[in-house]
Amino acid sequence: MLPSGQPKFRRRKAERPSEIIDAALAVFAEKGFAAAKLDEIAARAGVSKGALYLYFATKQDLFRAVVEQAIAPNLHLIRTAIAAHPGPISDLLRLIAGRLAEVVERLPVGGVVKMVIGEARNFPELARVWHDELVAQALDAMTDAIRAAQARGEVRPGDPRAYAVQFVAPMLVGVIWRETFVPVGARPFDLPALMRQHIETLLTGLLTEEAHA
Amino acid sequence: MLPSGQPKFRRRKAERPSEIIDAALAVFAEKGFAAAKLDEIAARAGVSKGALYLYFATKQDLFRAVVEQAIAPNLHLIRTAIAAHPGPISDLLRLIAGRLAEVVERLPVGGVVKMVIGEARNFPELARVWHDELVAQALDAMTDAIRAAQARGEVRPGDPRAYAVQFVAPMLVGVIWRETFVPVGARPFDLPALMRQHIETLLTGLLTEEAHA
Amino acid sequence: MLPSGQPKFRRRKAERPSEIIDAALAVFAEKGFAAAKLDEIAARAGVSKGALYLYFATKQDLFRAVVEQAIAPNLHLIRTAIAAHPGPISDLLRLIAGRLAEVVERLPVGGVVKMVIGEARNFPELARVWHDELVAQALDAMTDAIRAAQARGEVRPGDPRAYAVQFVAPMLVGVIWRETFVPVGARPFDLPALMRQHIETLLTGLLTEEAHA
Amino acid sequence: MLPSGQPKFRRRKAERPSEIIDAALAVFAEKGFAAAKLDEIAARAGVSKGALYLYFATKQDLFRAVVEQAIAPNLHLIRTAIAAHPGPISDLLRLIAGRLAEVVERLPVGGVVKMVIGEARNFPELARVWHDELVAQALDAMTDAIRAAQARGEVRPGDPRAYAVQFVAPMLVGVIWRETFVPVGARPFDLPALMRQHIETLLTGLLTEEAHA
DNA sequence: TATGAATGAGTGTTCATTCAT
DNA sequence: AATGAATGAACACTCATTCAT
Repeated sequence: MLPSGQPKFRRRKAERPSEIIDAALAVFAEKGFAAAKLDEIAARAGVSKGALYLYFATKQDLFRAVVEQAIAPNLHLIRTAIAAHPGPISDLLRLIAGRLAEVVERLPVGGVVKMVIGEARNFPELARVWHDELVAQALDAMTDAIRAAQARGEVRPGDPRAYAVQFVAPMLVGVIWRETFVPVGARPFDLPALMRQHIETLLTGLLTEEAHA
Repeated sequence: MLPSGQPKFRRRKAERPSEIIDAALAVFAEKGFAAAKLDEIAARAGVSKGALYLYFATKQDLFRAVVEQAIAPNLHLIRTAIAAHPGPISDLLRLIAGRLAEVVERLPVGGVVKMVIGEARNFPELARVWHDELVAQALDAMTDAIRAAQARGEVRPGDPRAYAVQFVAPMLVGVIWRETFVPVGARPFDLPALMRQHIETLLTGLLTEEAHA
Repeated sequence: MLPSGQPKFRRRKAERPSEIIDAALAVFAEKGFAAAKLDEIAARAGVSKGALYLYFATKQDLFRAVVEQAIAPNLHLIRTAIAAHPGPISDLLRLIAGRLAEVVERLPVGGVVKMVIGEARNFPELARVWHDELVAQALDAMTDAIRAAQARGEVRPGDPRAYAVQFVAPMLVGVIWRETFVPVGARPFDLPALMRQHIETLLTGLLTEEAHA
Repeated sequence: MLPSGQPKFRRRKAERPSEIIDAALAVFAEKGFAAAKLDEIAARAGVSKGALYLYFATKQDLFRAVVEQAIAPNLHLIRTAIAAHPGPISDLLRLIAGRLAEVVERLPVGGVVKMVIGEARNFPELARVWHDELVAQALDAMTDAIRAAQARGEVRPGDPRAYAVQFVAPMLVGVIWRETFVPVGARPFDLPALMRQHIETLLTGLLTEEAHA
């Protein structure tokens, strides 16, 4: 309590939107869209409720901004993965698995995943954006890589798109587990370890005899 | 105001609660807890809004009833699966996979899964019930079966709990995909086929040389 | 404070809308649309704020209902006035003037007039409805009657529509005066007397014989 | 951040208040007090919202300034009209009618009238100021002139105050008509012509010689 | 002076819950 | 048991007002 006190206002036009989006992500992820209160988002962002409306016209707009921004960093991940070289498929899968494990430890993926799953019916445009710009692209890229490997004789016959899902599913389930059941006492998974074991299991089953040699 | 009036068929009150729960499941699954309106639930159940309160004290209670009831049929599935152990693990996994695929085609699993994932933070007791009474039991049963198979030399070394997750993950992801992205135009998966391919891939990688013979 | 107390609710579906409209008319007339609070309207109607929404979807809808209902009784007045023509114009004008004076003493015309004038720019549809269904019809009917009287040689040459306005203007101004300045201490007008004098003046002129000479 | 910057022309501060008042008049007249937004007033005045508070302490103060300023030019009109007496009353009335028609074509009288009528209940002091300093004075002056004319035998017996109202009412109604109904498609009145016809009618009467007989 | 980002009390609207019928 | 009109607390959003710059 210095005699001067802190200023009641801070003028920070540039930083505010992302501060608000971060706070909103946290609250939306925790509560879902409808149950999230703007009061709480504002409080967490350290601004007044009215200030939210300087940057986002409605609660829905704010939600859209949150979900759309959450795509950005991941897009990078995909592009690098897509660019991922001609080498043997086993290397590629190990590489991607490692990347995924990292991302998942570092970013609030869980919250975003829950938001998208939970609000897809209420915000179909968002589900569409996520599918078209992120999920489908990632899945297609994986599928292409696997199909190419099949053509090279590295991977056994089978639906390559299904193989791609088999590949990422445990990571996704691990994240959901962490978000859903760990907070109520469930034993957590060591996601990187889970993914390592999964890759090796999958490779053993996925690869042809020659590819193993 | 004729004394007779139309001959109103009143359903027996015994059926009302489950009719309401069914309607509520549909709405909660579609909208999430907070965005679900009692008006809509009542309308779908064919009763007045006030009537809901004859059977459920609050919206939360109704939600609890919905989530808890959704456990019941699945519990049966698990118990039979648990009881199925003696033979080789490959048979067990194929059996369970088939059962899962059936259930998933027949029951509104997707909606329930979304509800549990989406509202876990808002209703921790529900997440706990689901974990303790259903998910953890299923996972433990699977883990035990795999561990036993390892002891018998059928399954390669590795974390059996992780193996269990690897096993079910694609089915779960397939269901989520169906709920989330198919409505906005995504290409659906043939879940039984996905699960069949997954089992075979996994078994090839999971089993020891001897078990393959 | 009888031990039983009054019932908290009253079920009066049929009466409510008009009770609410009456209360709303009072408040809108006094404050204007924007400054009128639904809380106050509800309180004056003896219902809760929420109850308003059982009958009117929005504040604007309620306002529309108020303004539109205010047309109904006046429409009757016009129709009879229109039907009244055959005799000499002087009789017709005296008749209508008497009717107007009555209406203006009995109904909350002033509030309605203020509402329509004050909110015409904010609610053009309402201004249009009022014009098309009430004001223009009345003015046209008067104009026709005067034109017919001119054809019969009863009325001097001149724009009959202007004559019609000259005829009703003092009544309107008198009402506005009553609403606007009397509450702050202005000397009121005796509207019937004003109208009687006006009619006679209009019919015979202001000036004395000598003044004309 | 060059030291020079653009050569900004700053208007002298002395002009600001009246610029703001003009803008405010436009917005208040169009929307009414409550529906008028300071944002819009500031924008029309070409200043920031904050700048309004350098000149007016509150929105109400600004409104007061607007309504009070609107009195000034009219006061002049009255004084000259009052000074105009000696000749025959017919000349006086024709003179004043011409002045009124001019004023009404040139100044935003309509908006002011609407403001005063619409907000009289919300701002009684303003209604009082308008009454005491403008309307009552004008009416009294007219009344006195008419009474004097009666004493001179120029005007028939009757309530001179009522005669005064009869005199100005069509002009007022014409202005209100222009503000209220013309924007939604009503046929406008030619106000000077209306007033000319009105004066002559009032002076000589509506009826023909024969009709009187 | 002047700005405009920031505030927060206030209002329209929603909806879970109650209760007279 | 069943209804649905009515309630009122809660929330999204607005806007007059403030203040750091």
